[in-house]
Formats: sequence, structure tokens, C-alpha cells
Amino acid sequence: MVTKPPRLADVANAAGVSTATASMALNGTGGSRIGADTRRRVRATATELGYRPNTIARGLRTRRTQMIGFVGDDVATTPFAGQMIRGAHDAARRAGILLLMVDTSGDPSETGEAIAALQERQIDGILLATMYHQVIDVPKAIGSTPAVLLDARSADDSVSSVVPDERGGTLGALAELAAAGHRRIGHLTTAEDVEARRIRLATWREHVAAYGLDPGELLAEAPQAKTRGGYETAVRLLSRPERPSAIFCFNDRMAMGVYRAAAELELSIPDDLSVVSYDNQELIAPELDPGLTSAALPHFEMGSWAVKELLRKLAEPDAEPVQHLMPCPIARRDSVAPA
Amino acid sequence: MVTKPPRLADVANAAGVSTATASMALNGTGGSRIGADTRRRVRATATELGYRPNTIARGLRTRRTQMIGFVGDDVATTPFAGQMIRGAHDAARRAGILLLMVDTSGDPSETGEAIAALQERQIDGILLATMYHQVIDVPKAIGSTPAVLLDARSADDSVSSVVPDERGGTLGALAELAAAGHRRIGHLTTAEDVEARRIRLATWREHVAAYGLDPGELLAEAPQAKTRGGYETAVRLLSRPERPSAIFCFNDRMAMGVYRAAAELELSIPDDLSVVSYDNQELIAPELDPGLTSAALPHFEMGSWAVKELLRKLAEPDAEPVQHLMPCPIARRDSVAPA
DNA sequence: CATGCGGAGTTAATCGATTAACTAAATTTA
DNA sequence: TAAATTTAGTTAATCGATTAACTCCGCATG
Repeated sequence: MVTKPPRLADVANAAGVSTATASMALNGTGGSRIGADTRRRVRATATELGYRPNTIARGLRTRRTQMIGFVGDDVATTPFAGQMIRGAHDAARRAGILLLMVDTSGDPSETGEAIAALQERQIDGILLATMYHQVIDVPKAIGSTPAVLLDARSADDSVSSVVPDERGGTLGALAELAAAGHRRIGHLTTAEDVEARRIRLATWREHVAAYGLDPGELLAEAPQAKTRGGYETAVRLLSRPERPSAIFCFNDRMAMGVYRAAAELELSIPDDLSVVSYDNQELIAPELDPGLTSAALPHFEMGSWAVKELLRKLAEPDAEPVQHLMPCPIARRDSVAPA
Repeated sequence: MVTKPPRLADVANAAGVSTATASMALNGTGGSRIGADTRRRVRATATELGYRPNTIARGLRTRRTQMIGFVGDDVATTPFAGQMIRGAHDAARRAGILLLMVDTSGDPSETGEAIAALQERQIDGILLATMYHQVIDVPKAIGSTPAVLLDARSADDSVSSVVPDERGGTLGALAELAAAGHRRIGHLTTAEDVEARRIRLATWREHVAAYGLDPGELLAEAPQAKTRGGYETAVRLLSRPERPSAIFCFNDRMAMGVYRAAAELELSIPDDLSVVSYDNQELIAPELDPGLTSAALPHFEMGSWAVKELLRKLAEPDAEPVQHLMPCPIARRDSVAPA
């Protein structure tokens, strides 16, 4: 037999008070209007009956559903982004909030529909996440719904956002090599025109310029940031007359190609060649042999920061938007040796 | 200036009808009670005003929120499971339903809380997903909420579920090798006691028995199903007097270790050694050189199957639970050559 | 002694939809 | 022509909470 879950009215009845009193007793609202023992009695009755409030009914009245929307472009699929969801999820959970997920499969026309679907469900706010660090226009469908961008910055900074500190991460990775005495540090980059490429490349150029080296000799570009591209480009770079003593790779997948190239050219990592990289992808960096030193993309931290910022926005609607750079800590492993 | 979104009452007013008529006109309910031109007029007014129904209010009345809960134990983090979420998400989206996600971080005591949090929000049903194929007890917190298990089967089959057809996938992988003329097929397994290990191992044993081979000679077990374990175990297996001409690996990470072992023993894949594996992990199988032939875990398909089954349950509450085996198709690459 | 006030509640309105029950006019049927 | 049925709506109840406005009692104060 299926018994219906108890409503607030059932609790109120059983405790011999009105629903108003029951509501105030359970929520601790209404100040001094509720006596201490009435409050205790109501609470006990609620526990006894196994009362759980109907958040839908409450949301209708209070205009707060304790749900926030997570809109991602293909986010659920990409491997690291799971951490972004988890970071957001954890911070939300701690505040008694649940995540309503929508994935747009990278189709921008779907984004508007996704946002509308969330708004129909009266979510309290929206997290807008992109698959990789980029600059976007905030979809106008957002309207006045509080929102925070994740792994993206808005062109006009009208909304709070958090992105990885790519420059800091690159400086950190290069510092690992510099500390080991490397000067001639090569860079393997990708031809894909993304924010990450731009910043990592520019930061590496600063380093090269600081040592008065020729970037042309030390830079190589693959058409795509994949293992094959890393392999082919590394073979070219390492076959040049004056090869670098260390390589900074655009990402771990390319670094995987560098390992293959080094093996083929009979260069031992890290003794003949030190390697540092970016992303710290969990299925790659620790699994390579030797373990790859890599600047970590702080997806988890970005996810929870975004939720906290959204909660702040909900608490103080007039607060100024904040653009946050999240540090990329270096995961030290065994791919760096003294020059 | 922030104008409030229009309510049904606003549409009804603007169209000069009652809210009841407006509701019926927009939803197509109420049979012939609404005239064709009234219906048109109401619809036009709704579009004009940009009316979007408040699903929360509707849900309070209809007891359908068009949301389903997705409870995972660490699911968001694990790499393949993204596909499971996406499969579920896609199927749900197509039916106008959104996914409310909760992750329990693998903590069983949290599962009850997670389910309660979802029920408070009046979700229409629950998807209960586990990180890897296993047999579980259905948490009693579920109560009478319609539920479907994902990548898990309930001990008493009281709830619908979908799991990968591990036996079929193993047979398929072995058939790849058999078709290439291999007889002496080794198996690298893991010591971890999981459902997948049991079925893959038992199915491989059937094959060995069918050819009258000695399983002891051809089987090797690593403590964990990781790259290092695969490497060490493969070195042992391939150094035996009569080494197998092909290896079936428990998973792709172990296969990655086999590749390393083969390189070290100067065996060329696939000419000296054919390799097939399981999981078809997207960051491993296609990235290895040569590409690894692997039986795919159909996470996406399981995700969407589970949603469809849940929708069926919602439509016909008295339907019998179904235990579904989802086929594991073979992803053919270049790691198999004729014996 | 009347008045004002704080304490402890209750009553009833409200959030934004859906839907059962009712109504009035037009049309068909007997 | 009167009764029955169909058409095209309207009115009001309802879902399960929250909360503004009101009541009632006892006590202190001028």
C-alpha cells in the first residue's frame, strides 16, 4: 500500500497547531512568536512523521527553488570537465542546492532554448560553462537571471566569471625548468586559435626574450593539439642542429607525442630531455613513464568558486561582477632533470 | 527596468478569455471545448507576450515536474561516465525533461540523503547510476519513486536495470582474434573482485576450454587494472616458454602496459603480438600506436535506454521491471594481425 | 482603572498554474 | 414545439507551502 508522504498540514494537525505555526516552528522564522516548547513539539512531530517539505510548493511561494542551472557546451563529455561539475556540485550541495544540468552539444542556437528550459523551472541562477577557456558574448536569453561564467569570460565583463590563470601556470611550468638550470626551452604549440594557446605562447615568448634567445629556433607548431601532432612536431624540433634541452608542451596529449618521439630518437626523458606540459590530465600525465610534470587546470576549484560567487550574487543582488583568475598549481613528477 | 515575465493570467487578459480557457488552448486539452479561432488567438497572444509557463506552479498542481533525478556514485568524475550522463540527458531532453544531478562521492550513507533531496523537489523518477558494473541493493529511501538502475543490477531484480553485455563483448573481442587465426590467446586480468572481471574471465575460460588449452599457461593476474600492472604482468606472461600469439586484456589501461612491455621485449604489435581489450576508452584506445582494438562499453546507449525505460514506467506504472543487457560493439583498429 | 504592549498564536491571502463542476446559447432530435 | 444534446466557454477549488494581518490574553504603567 502506498501511503502519501505527510504534508505540513498533517504535521500541524498532529501537533495541534495551525499550519502557520508549524511552518514558523520548522523554519525558525517569525521571531518570538513561537514558544520554545511549541517549537520542540512541532519539530518532534515532524521527525516522527518523517515530514519532508515539498520544495515545489515552497518555491512557488518564496520564488526560490534551491536549484541552479548548469549549462555546458559539450561539457559532460569532455574528460576534465567532470571535475568542474563536481566542484560546482559540491559547493552547491553544501548550501542545500541542487544542479539542473543542460548540455548544448556545442550548438549555440541550443543555448537559448536550454536557458529558457531552466528559467521555466524557476532556477535561482545559472552557471554557464564552456568546454575550454574562451571569451564569449553572454546569451541575451539570460535576461536578468543571475549568472556566472565558468572557464569563459564575457566580452564586456558584465557578468562574473572564472578562468584558469594560464599566464601564472605557464610561468610556474617554465620556472620548474629554469630551476633545473634549463635555458634553451622549446615550445610545442598548436595552430588552433584558442585563448589558452595565445596566453601560453605569449608567456613563453616573454621567457625567451628575457634570455635573448631566438624564438624561431625553439618554437614548433602542430596543426592540432593531439598526440600525433605532438609526435611529428617534436621529431622536427629535436632534429634541428641545436636542439633545446627542455620542452614546454601546449598540453599533455602533445607531451605524449613528445615521449614517443624521444623514444624513437633514443633520447631519454628526463636525462637527455626535460618535459613540462599543461592540463595535468589524469589519464595521461601520471600514467606516462616517467610521470609528466604538468600545470593543472583547476576545474574543480573553478566549479566551486562559480557556485559561491552565484550565491553571493543571490544574497547581494547589487554586488559588482568579479573576474577571477584561478591559479594553476604545478603537479611535479619525474620528467624534469638538471640541464 | 526589470519587467516581470507574463503569467498565464496576463495572456488570458490580453486575449480576453479566462485563465481556464487560456490553459486549455495552450495545452490542447479540454477536447472540443475551445473553438479553433479562440485557440489561435490565445496562442498568438502567448507568443507575442513571450509567455513561458511556470513549471513550478504547474508541477504543484499536476504532480509532474518534468525533472528526473540522476544519482551517481562518483559518476561525474570518472572519465567514461560522462557518456552515460550524456545519453540520459539527450533522451530526457527530447522528452522535454531535465536532469537533476546528485553525486554521492561513493559514500553509501549519502545516497539516502541524495534521494531524499531529490524527492523533496518532486522529481518524476530516479536514475541510479554506479561507476562500474555491479550488483547492489536498491536503497530503501527510493520508496515508491519510479527508478531505473544504470550500470548496476539489483540483487532481487525488483527494479529495471541496464548493464553492458560483458559476455557478448568478450566473445566479440575473442572472435576478432580467432578470425585472424589465433588459438593461443592469453588473458590479462585484475585481482579486483568486480562483476566485469568475473564475466570476462569466465567467458575467456570457455574459449580456452573449447580449444583444449591450459588456462594456467595463458592467464596472468595483476593486483590492479592499471598501466603498471598491465606492464608487469605482460612482461611475465610474454617471457614464458610458449608465449601466446595474442592477448585479451581486461581493460585499455592494462593494454597500455602491454604495449610498453612489447616495446621492451622487442615484440612488434600487431606483427609479433596481437592485442584486444575492453572499455574502448577514448583517451587511450585510439591514441595508442597502433590503434587498439577494443570492446566498447556502451555508456551512452545505457544512459538513453535508462531514461526511455523510466518514461515507460511513468506512462504504465504497472509494467514489469526489465533487466537489459546492452551490446558492447567492437571498435576495430590496428592491433590485430593474422597469426 | 483604562491603556498600551509584548507574547503566542490563528486566519486568510497568495504564489501560478490545472481541472472539476457549472452555465448559457445554439442546434438537433423526438 | 419541448426536450435533449452539443458547443464554447466561465467560476471556483485545488496543489502545499509562506507570510501579512489580525486576535486574544496577561501584565506593567501612568
